[in-house]
Amino acid sequence: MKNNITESSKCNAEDCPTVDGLRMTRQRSEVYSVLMSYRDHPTAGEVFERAKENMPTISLATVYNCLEALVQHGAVRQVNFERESSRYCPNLTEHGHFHDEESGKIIDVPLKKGAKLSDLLDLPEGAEIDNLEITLRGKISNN
Amino acid sequence: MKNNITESSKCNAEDCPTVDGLRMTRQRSEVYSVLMSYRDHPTAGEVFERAKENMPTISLATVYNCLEALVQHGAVRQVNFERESSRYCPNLTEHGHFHDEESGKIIDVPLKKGAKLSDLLDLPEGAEIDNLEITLRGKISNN
DNA sequence: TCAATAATTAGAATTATTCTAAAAATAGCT
DNA sequence: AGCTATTTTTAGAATAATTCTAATTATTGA
Repeated sequence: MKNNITESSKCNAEDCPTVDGLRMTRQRSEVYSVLMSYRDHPTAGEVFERAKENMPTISLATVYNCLEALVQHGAVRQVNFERESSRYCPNLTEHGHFHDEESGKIIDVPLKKGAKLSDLLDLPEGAEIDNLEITLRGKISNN
Repeated sequence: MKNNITESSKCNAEDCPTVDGLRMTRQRSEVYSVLMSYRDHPTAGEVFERAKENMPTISLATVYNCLEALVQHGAVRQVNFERESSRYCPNLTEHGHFHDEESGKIIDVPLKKGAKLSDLLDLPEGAEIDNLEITLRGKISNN
Protein backbone atom coordinates (compact mmCIF):
# COMPACT_ATOMS: atom_id res chain seq x y z
CA MET A 1 0.00 0.00 0.00
CA LYS A 2 1.21 3.52 -0.79
CA ASN A 3 1.85 5.99 1.97
CA ASN A 4 -1.63 7.32 2.35
CA ILE A 5 -2.47 10.16 4.70
CA THR A 6 -5.99 9.51 5.80
CA GLU A 7 -8.24 11.37 8.14
CA SER A 8 -7.42 9.02 10.97
CA SER A 9 -3.69 9.30 10.54
CA LYS A 10 -3.90 12.97 11.38
CA CYS A 11 -4.42 14.05 14.93
CA ASN A 12 -7.54 15.61 16.26
CA ALA A 13 -7.75 16.27 19.94
CA GLU A 14 -10.40 13.72 20.78
CA ASP A 15 -9.40 10.39 19.36
CA CYS A 16 -5.74 11.00 18.67
CA PRO A 17 -4.01 12.94 21.40
CA THR A 18 -0.36 13.76 21.06
CA VAL A 19 1.42 11.67 23.62
CA ASP A 20 4.90 12.85 24.51
CA GLY A 21 7.37 11.00 22.36
CA LEU A 22 4.90 8.49 20.99
CA ARG A 23 4.27 8.38 17.28
CA MET A 24 0.52 8.29 16.89
CA THR A 25 -0.14 5.66 14.28
CA ARG A 26 -3.57 4.72 12.95
CA GLN A 27 -3.58 1.57 15.05
CA ARG A 28 -2.56 3.30 18.27
CA SER A 29 -5.18 5.91 17.66
CA GLU A 30 -7.84 3.27 17.06
CA VAL A 31 -6.88 1.35 20.20
CA TYR A 32 -6.93 4.55 22.21
CA SER A 33 -10.31 5.60 20.90
CA VAL A 34 -11.76 2.16 21.68
CA LEU A 35 -10.66 2.67 25.28
CA MET A 36 -12.05 6.19 25.38
CA SER A 37 -15.43 5.39 23.89
CA TYR A 38 -16.43 2.45 26.08
CA ARG A 39 -14.47 3.03 29.31
CA ASP A 40 -15.44 -0.32 30.74
CA HIS A 41 -11.96 -1.72 31.37
CA PRO A 42 -11.75 -4.15 28.46
CA THR A 43 -9.11 -6.86 28.11
CA ALA A 44 -6.68 -6.86 25.19
CA GLY A 45 -8.88 -9.44 23.49
CA GLU A 46 -11.94 -7.25 23.89
CA VAL A 47 -10.08 -4.21 22.59
CA PHE A 48 -9.07 -6.33 19.59
CA GLU A 49 -12.69 -7.31 18.87
CA ARG A 50 -13.86 -3.72 19.06
CA ALA A 51 -10.98 -2.30 17.07
CA LYS A 52 -11.66 -4.76 14.26
CA GLU A 53 -15.05 -3.15 13.65
CA ASN A 54 -13.37 0.03 12.37
CA MET A 55 -10.13 -1.52 11.25
CA PRO A 56 -10.65 -5.12 10.16
CA THR A 57 -6.99 -5.73 9.37
CA ILE A 58 -5.60 -4.89 12.80
CA SER A 59 -3.91 -7.84 14.49
CA LEU A 60 -3.99 -8.99 18.07
CA ALA A 61 -0.22 -8.59 18.35
CA THR A 62 -0.62 -4.98 17.31
CA VAL A 63 -3.29 -4.41 19.92
CA TYR A 64 -0.88 -5.75 22.52
CA ASN A 65 1.88 -3.55 21.12
CA CYS A 66 -0.31 -0.46 21.09
CA LEU A 67 -1.60 -1.03 24.59
CA GLU A 68 1.94 -1.47 25.83
CA ALA A 69 3.09 1.69 24.10
CA LEU A 70 0.18 3.67 25.52
CA VAL A 71 0.80 2.32 29.01
CA GLN A 72 4.52 3.05 28.84
CA HIS A 73 3.84 6.60 27.79
CA GLY A 74 1.31 7.10 30.53
CA ALA A 75 -1.69 7.57 28.26
CA VAL A 76 -3.49 4.54 29.62
CA ARG A 77 -3.39 2.44 32.76
CA GLN A 78 -3.14 -1.31 32.98
CA VAL A 79 -5.31 -2.89 35.65
CA ASN A 80 -4.89 -6.41 36.97
CA PHE A 81 -7.39 -8.41 38.95
CA GLU A 82 -5.88 -11.46 40.51
CA ARG A 83 -4.78 -13.74 37.69
CA GLU A 84 -7.32 -12.54 35.15
CA SER A 85 -6.11 -11.09 31.92
CA SER A 86 -5.06 -7.46 32.11
CA ARG A 87 -7.61 -4.73 31.60
CA TYR A 88 -7.04 -1.23 30.31
CA CYS A 89 -8.34 2.08 31.53
CA PRO A 90 -7.92 5.59 30.07
CA ASN A 91 -8.74 7.31 33.38
CA LEU A 92 -5.50 8.96 34.44
CA THR A 93 -6.69 10.46 37.70
CA GLU A 94 -5.52 8.70 40.85
CA HIS A 95 -8.03 5.99 41.52
CA GLY A 96 -8.52 2.42 42.58
CA HIS A 97 -10.89 -0.22 41.24
CA PHE A 98 -13.90 -1.90 42.75
CA HIS A 99 -14.81 -5.24 41.24
CA ASP A 100 -18.50 -5.95 41.76
CA GLU A 101 -18.86 -9.69 42.32
CA GLU A 102 -22.48 -9.70 41.25
CA SER A 103 -22.45 -7.77 37.98
CA GLY A 104 -18.80 -8.37 37.19
CA LYS A 105 -18.49 -4.65 36.55
CA ILE A 106 -15.38 -2.73 37.41
CA ILE A 107 -15.94 0.68 38.93
CA ASP A 108 -13.36 3.43 39.25
CA VAL A 109 -12.92 4.52 42.86
CA PRO A 110 -11.45 8.02 43.14
CA LEU A 111 -8.86 8.78 45.79
CA LYS A 112 -10.07 11.53 48.06
CA LYS A 113 -8.37 14.82 47.40
CA GLY A 114 -5.71 15.56 49.94
CA ALA A 115 -6.01 12.17 51.61
CA LYS A 116 -2.64 10.73 52.48
CA LEU A 117 -1.62 7.13 51.99
CA SER A 118 0.57 7.36 55.05
CA ASP A 119 -2.55 7.83 57.17
CA LEU A 120 -3.68 4.37 56.17
CA LEU A 121 -0.41 2.48 55.88
CA ASP A 122 2.77 2.09 57.89
CA LEU A 123 5.06 2.65 54.93
CA PRO A 124 8.66 1.41 55.16
CA GLU A 125 11.22 4.04 56.15
CA GLY A 126 12.32 6.05 53.09
CA ALA A 127 9.85 4.47 50.68
CA GLU A 128 9.37 6.39 47.45
CA ILE A 129 6.16 5.29 45.76
CA ASP A 130 6.24 5.10 41.98
CA ASN A 131 3.02 3.23 41.59
CA LEU A 132 0.00 2.51 43.75
CA GLU A 133 -2.66 -0.05 42.99
CA ILE A 134 -5.77 -0.42 45.10
CA THR A 135 -8.24 -3.08 44.12
CA LEU A 136 -11.40 -3.96 46.00
CA ARG A 137 -13.72 -6.88 45.52
CA GLY A 138 -17.21 -7.02 46.93
CA LYS A 139 -20.92 -6.50 46.51
CA ILE A 140 -23.11 -3.45 46.24
CA SER A 141 -26.15 -3.66 48.49
CA ASN A 142 -28.86 -1.65 46.78
CA ASN A 143 -31.44 -0.61 49.29
CA MET B 1 2.38 -48.19 49.86
CA LYS B 2 0.58 -49.18 53.05
CA ASN B 3 -1.28 -46.63 55.12
CA ASN B 4 1.61 -45.31 57.12
CA ILE B 5 1.16 -42.82 59.92
CA THR B 6 4.37 -40.86 60.09
CA GLU B 7 5.49 -38.13 62.38
CA SER B 8 4.64 -35.45 59.85
CA SER B 9 1.14 -36.72 59.24
CA LYS B 10 0.27 -35.88 62.85
CA CYS B 11 -0.38 -32.31 63.80
CA ASN B 12 1.83 -30.24 66.00
CA ALA B 13 0.94 -26.63 66.51
CA GLU B 14 3.83 -25.07 64.63
CA ASP B 15 4.05 -26.60 61.21
CA CYS B 16 0.63 -28.16 60.94
CA PRO B 17 -2.16 -25.99 62.25
CA THR B 18 -5.69 -27.22 62.21
CA VAL B 19 -7.47 -25.21 59.59
CA ASP B 20 -11.23 -25.21 59.87
CA GLY B 21 -12.56 -27.95 57.66
CA LEU B 22 -9.30 -28.65 55.87
CA ARG B 23 -7.78 -32.06 56.18
CA MET B 24 -4.13 -31.51 56.97
CA THR B 25 -2.23 -33.87 54.74
CA ARG B 26 1.53 -34.29 54.70
CA GLN B 27 1.77 -32.27 51.50
CA ARG B 28 -0.37 -29.40 52.74
CA SER B 29 1.60 -29.32 55.93
CA GLU B 30 4.87 -29.23 54.02
CA VAL B 31 3.67 -26.44 51.74
CA TYR B 32 2.44 -24.46 54.71
CA SER B 33 5.68 -24.88 56.60
CA VAL B 34 7.67 -23.76 53.56
CA LEU B 35 5.64 -20.55 53.56
CA MET B 36 6.06 -20.09 57.29
CA SER B 37 9.77 -20.69 57.41
CA TYR B 38 10.91 -18.32 54.65
CA ARG B 39 8.12 -15.71 54.54
CA ASP B 40 9.51 -14.07 51.43
CA HIS B 41 6.42 -14.36 49.21
CA PRO B 42 7.54 -17.24 47.00
CA THR B 43 5.79 -18.27 43.79
CA ALA B 44 4.22 -21.71 43.41
CA GLY B 45 7.33 -22.80 41.53
CA GLU B 46 9.58 -21.61 44.34
CA VAL B 47 7.43 -23.35 46.94
CA PHE B 48 7.72 -26.50 44.84
CA GLU B 49 11.53 -26.28 44.77
CA ARG B 50 11.72 -25.80 48.52
CA ALA B 51 9.17 -28.44 49.35
CA LYS B 52 11.10 -31.00 47.31
CA GLU B 53 14.04 -30.70 49.70
CA ASN B 54 12.02 -32.35 52.47
CA MET B 55 9.61 -34.27 50.30
CA PRO B 56 11.25 -35.20 47.00
CA THR B 57 8.17 -36.91 45.61
CA ILE B 58 5.81 -33.96 45.87
CA SER B 59 4.51 -32.78 42.51
CA LEU B 60 3.97 -29.28 41.17
CA ALA B 61 0.27 -29.97 40.68
CA THR B 62 0.03 -30.86 44.34
CA VAL B 63 1.77 -27.65 45.34
CA TYR B 64 -0.82 -25.74 43.31
CA ASN B 65 -3.61 -27.81 44.89
CA CYS B 66 -2.29 -27.27 48.40
CA LEU B 67 -1.81 -23.56 47.92
CA GLU B 68 -5.32 -23.26 46.58
CA ALA B 69 -6.75 -25.21 49.50
CA LEU B 70 -4.85 -23.09 52.00
CA VAL B 71 -5.95 -19.88 50.30
CA GLN B 72 -9.58 -20.99 50.16
CA HIS B 73 -9.56 -21.81 53.83
CA GLY B 74 -7.98 -18.50 54.72
CA ALA B 75 -4.71 -19.93 56.03
CA VAL B 76 -2.63 -18.18 53.43
CA ARG B 77 -2.96 -15.17 51.15
CA GLN B 78 -2.35 -15.05 47.44
CA VAL B 79 -0.59 -11.92 46.23
CA ASN B 80 -0.44 -10.77 42.65
CA PHE B 81 1.94 -8.24 41.15
CA GLU B 82 0.92 -7.11 37.74
CA ARG B 83 1.14 -10.13 35.47
CA GLU B 84 3.80 -11.95 37.41
CA SER B 85 3.09 -15.36 38.73
CA SER B 86 1.15 -15.43 42.00
CA ARG B 87 3.01 -15.27 45.26
CA TYR B 88 1.95 -16.63 48.62
CA CYS B 89 2.06 -15.12 52.04
CA PRO B 90 1.17 -16.61 55.44
CA ASN B 91 0.71 -13.20 57.07
CA LEU B 92 -2.98 -12.99 57.86
CA THR B 93 -3.05 -9.53 59.37
CA GLU B 94 -4.48 -6.77 57.17
CA HIS B 95 -1.62 -5.50 55.10
CA GLY B 96 -0.55 -4.38 51.66
CA HIS B 97 2.67 -5.07 49.79
CA PHE B 98 5.53 -2.85 48.78
CA HIS B 99 7.57 -4.10 45.86
CA ASP B 100 11.09 -2.69 46.01
CA GLU B 101 12.22 -2.08 42.44
CA GLU B 102 15.89 -2.21 43.36
CA SER B 103 16.18 -5.35 45.44
CA GLY B 104 13.09 -7.04 44.02
CA LYS B 105 12.04 -7.72 47.61
CA ILE B 106 8.42 -7.66 48.67
CA ILE B 107 7.75 -6.04 52.01
CA ASP B 108 4.56 -6.35 54.04
CA VAL B 109 3.00 -2.97 54.75
CA PRO B 110 0.68 -3.07 57.77
CA LEU B 111 -2.57 -1.16 57.71
CA LYS B 112 -2.67 1.34 60.51
CA LYS B 113 -4.94 0.28 63.33
CA GLY B 114 -8.23 2.10 63.23
CA ALA B 115 -7.52 3.74 59.90
CA LYS B 116 -10.54 3.74 57.66
CA LEU B 117 -10.47 3.02 53.97
CA SER B 118 -13.32 5.44 53.44
CA ASP B 119 -11.04 8.27 54.52
CA LEU B 120 -8.86 7.58 51.53
CA LEU B 121 -11.37 6.47 48.91
CA ASP B 122 -14.73 7.64 47.62
CA LEU B 123 -16.31 4.20 47.79
CA PRO B 124 -19.42 3.53 45.72
CA GLU B 125 -22.74 3.86 47.57
CA GLY B 126 -23.54 0.63 49.44
CA ALA B 127 -20.25 -1.09 48.69
CA GLU B 128 -19.48 -4.10 50.87
CA ILE B 129 -15.80 -4.94 50.68
CA ASP B 130 -14.92 -8.63 50.73
CA ASN B 131 -11.34 -8.21 49.72
CA LEU B 132 -8.85 -5.38 49.60
CA GLU B 133 -5.54 -5.45 47.84
CA ILE B 134 -3.02 -2.64 48.11
CA THR B 135 0.19 -2.95 46.18
CA LEU B 136 2.91 -0.36 45.96
CA ARG B 137 5.93 -0.26 43.73
CA GLY B 138 8.91 1.98 44.32
CA LYS B 139 12.35 2.51 45.74
CA ILE B 140 13.73 2.80 49.24
CA SER B 141 16.08 5.73 49.62
CA ASN B 142 18.50 4.77 52.34
CA ASN B 143 20.04 7.89 53.79
C1' DT C 1 13.16 10.32 -3.69
C1' DC C 2 15.94 7.52 -0.84
C1' DA C 3 17.83 5.45 3.11
C1' DA C 4 17.20 4.58 7.91
C1' DT C 5 14.18 3.64 11.48
C1' DA C 6 9.97 2.16 13.55
C1' DA C 7 5.50 -0.21 13.49
C1' DT C 8 2.56 -3.91 11.98
C1' DT C 9 1.51 -8.53 11.01
C1' DA C 10 0.69 -13.77 11.23
C1' DG C 11 1.97 -17.34 13.30
C1' DA C 12 5.12 -19.81 16.43
C1' DA C 13 6.82 -20.04 21.08
C1' DT C 14 6.54 -19.47 25.90
C1' DT C 15 4.87 -19.86 30.53
C1' DA C 16 1.88 -20.05 34.42
C1' DT C 17 -1.82 -22.48 35.56
C1' DT C 18 -5.61 -25.88 35.20
C1' DC C 19 -7.40 -30.22 33.82
C1' DT C 20 -7.61 -35.36 33.45
C1' DA C 21 -7.68 -39.84 34.81
C1' DA C 22 -5.49 -43.24 37.38
C1' DA C 23 -3.21 -44.55 41.77
C1' DA C 24 -2.74 -43.80 46.66
C1' DA C 25 -4.23 -42.25 51.11
C1' DT C 26 -7.61 -41.48 54.47
C1' DA C 27 -11.98 -41.52 57.17
C1' DG C 28 -15.79 -43.64 58.87
C1' DC C 29 -18.02 -47.50 59.42
C1' DT C 30 -18.73 -52.50 61.65
C1' DA D 1 -8.55 -54.84 61.74
C1' DG D 2 -11.00 -54.94 57.28
C1' DC D 3 -14.16 -52.71 53.81
C1' DT D 4 -15.97 -49.00 51.24
C1' DA D 5 -16.60 -44.31 49.96
C1' DT D 6 -14.40 -40.13 49.56
C1' DT D 7 -10.54 -37.22 49.05
C1' DT D 8 -5.90 -36.31 47.71
C1' DT D 9 -1.91 -36.88 45.01
C1' DT D 10 0.41 -37.51 40.84
C1' DA D 11 2.37 -37.14 35.93
C1' DG D 12 1.50 -35.49 31.99
C1' DA D 13 -1.63 -33.27 28.67
C1' DA D 14 -4.27 -29.16 27.75
C1' DT D 15 -5.27 -24.31 27.96
C1' DA D 16 -4.96 -19.39 27.57
C1' DA D 17 -2.76 -15.02 27.91
C1' DT D 18 1.07 -12.94 26.41
C1' DT D 19 5.52 -12.40 24.05
C1' DC D 20 8.65 -13.36 20.39
C1' DT D 21 10.22 -13.82 15.51
C1' DA D 22 11.09 -12.51 11.13
C1' DA D 23 9.18 -10.60 7.16
C1' DT D 24 6.49 -6.73 5.33
C1' DT D 25 4.86 -2.12 5.44
C1' DA D 26 4.82 2.64 6.94
C1' DT D 27 7.00 6.77 8.37
C1' DT D 28 10.56 10.17 9.01
C1' DG D 29 13.76 13.32 7.64
C1' DA D 30 17.78 14.39 4.74
